[in-house]
Amino acid sequence: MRLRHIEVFHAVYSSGSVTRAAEVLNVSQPSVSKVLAHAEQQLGYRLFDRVKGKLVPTPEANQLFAHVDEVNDSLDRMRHVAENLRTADKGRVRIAATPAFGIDVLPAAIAEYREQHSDVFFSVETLHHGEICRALLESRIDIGLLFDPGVVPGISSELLAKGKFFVLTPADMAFGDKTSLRVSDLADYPFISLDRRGPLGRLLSKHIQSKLVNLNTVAYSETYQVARSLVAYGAGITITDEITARSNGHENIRIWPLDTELTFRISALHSEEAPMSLITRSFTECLRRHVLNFVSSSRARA
Amino acid sequence: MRLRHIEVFHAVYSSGSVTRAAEVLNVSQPSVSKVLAHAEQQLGYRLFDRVKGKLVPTPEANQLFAHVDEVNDSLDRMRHVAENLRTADKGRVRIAATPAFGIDVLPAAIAEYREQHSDVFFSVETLHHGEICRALLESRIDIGLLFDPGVVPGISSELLAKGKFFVLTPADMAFGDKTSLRVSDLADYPFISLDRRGPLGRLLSKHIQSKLVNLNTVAYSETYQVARSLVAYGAGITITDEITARSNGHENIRIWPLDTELTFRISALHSEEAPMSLITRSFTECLRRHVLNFVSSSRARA
DNA sequence: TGTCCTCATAGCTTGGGGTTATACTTTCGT
DNA sequence: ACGAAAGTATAACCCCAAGCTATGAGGACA
Repeated sequence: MRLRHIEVFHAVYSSGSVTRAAEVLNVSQPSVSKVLAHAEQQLGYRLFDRVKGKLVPTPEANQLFAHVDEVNDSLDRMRHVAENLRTADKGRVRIAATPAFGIDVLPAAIAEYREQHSDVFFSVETLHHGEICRALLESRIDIGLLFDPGVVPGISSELLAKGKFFVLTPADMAFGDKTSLRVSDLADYPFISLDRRGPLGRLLSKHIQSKLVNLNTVAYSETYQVARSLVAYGAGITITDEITARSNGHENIRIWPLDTELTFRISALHSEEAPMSLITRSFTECLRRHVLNFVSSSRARA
Repeated sequence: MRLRHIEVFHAVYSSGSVTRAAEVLNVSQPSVSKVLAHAEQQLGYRLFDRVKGKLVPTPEANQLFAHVDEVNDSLDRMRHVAENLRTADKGRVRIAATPAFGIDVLPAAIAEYREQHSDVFFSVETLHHGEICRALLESRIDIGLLFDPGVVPGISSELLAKGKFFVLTPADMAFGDKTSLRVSDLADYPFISLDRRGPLGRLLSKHIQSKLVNLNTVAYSETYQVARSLVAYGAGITITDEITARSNGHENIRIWPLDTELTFRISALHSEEAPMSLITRSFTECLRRHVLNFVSSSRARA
């Protein structure tokens, strides 16, 4: 089975017809017809029964497809990697971070770094956890910046800082004369919960469960900034990390320290396959300073 | 990157030279040289530096190779499946079982089945747990027969019978006037332990640990029949399943019921992808009868 | 310096996979 | 009932990727 056979079989099986497969593959219908026939001849069995002029997959085709699909997937990944290696450039740092870092930390770090290294270009995107790991494994980015990454094979993580959690409420809200809050203080208010798919969401929901507090959750958000904005618009209160809590925009938010030992980690991720360039290395250090600065200054204020 | 590029790059990278790659691929050296050059030209970067007439992989090649290797693996698997589908035959049942079943259960079942269906052919092999699952996923076999399979995606398991464990000792051994034994009775004797890689080994070692008994293990065996033979030759005593315990050969073995509620399961595995043929279906039922017969008759004797 | 090893180049052949044109079959609408 | 539409297969042609042999070119080493 040649590569072309695999591609054609995949397209025909997926689209259900030779004609549509030809459109998908951007070739003529007879070409697909011929390649498919050739594949069947080489395999020694039919992949489709020609019934009433249409194609119906044989049981063999059904079984084979699962494996052909896998091959296609791994081919796709490989081609991505090959392409990303082509456009690699030693004077460029490609970064992906969760949205929380995109507002202040990352811009500040890049701006400072470029003061000293004006010849270095940056590309930045905000992705969620899983996508950052995929992008690293495909060499699409050089650095990933996120909260509490799990261990992922092929990716090395470097702890930049630890941070604490804060409660966000509308600015005019008060809890008696308290200046810091516990989870149990929040029970009566509409609560915006971080989605359990994210690392902080998982951390927090476990913590809240362990405190046996039942919060009145009115919304889930995977993006911490969205949760913060919801607070600003009066939709409720939430708990987030320091970075999100202190970020610019929306003045009418009040930040309360959360009285708990629970901390999260901020880590820089790199691909273990790709040799780290000097620039990537030094920018990671710059990033560490800025993250620490952001976190420790908020601690000072807290 | 065409398939040929992938194959050639993989061969050159693995073998370290164009010449050896050509030998591996069974083509001429210039052909490999040209295809490799073409691949590099299409990719837009060198995969190997030509230094002193030899090839040295570039960092790009090092990164790419991991992914190319994956593609090769999935291709291999797919080709195996394609080949196994080609030689599939509705009049044949292909079975893999752990060695324990190969002595009596499987031969008895096949013999009986063939009395009624003399046109059905069988192919049998004995493999260990992981290999049976792989063979099923590649459609190399129709039925897997083994002890306590874990849950494997893509494979359905059908419980045929439950069985108990037995102690095997040399025939002339006695434990006072006891007729059944506990784990703690075995503490003083040289013990042949089932390897923890196998399902029964795991089950037993957990059980023994939970009883806080420290056995004097003198050997590990992954194959239960080997453990049984070791007992026959006087190397020690062991605990095995009923099937192995009752199998033919080595008369000078005594079988003792083990006084415990611990049971194992005997299951038939099928691929979820492959539609089960009528013959496969009916032979599985035949297998169930024989397994049950073997287990219940041994219970009756016990 | 000659021999051996390795990779690259040149020139030739083959066949897989592309094209267009066309025929065949089934379904569907008037 | 018949023509149009939709789908697949066949025929005749073209091109280039990838195979081959023969040979050149650069290092390593006795």
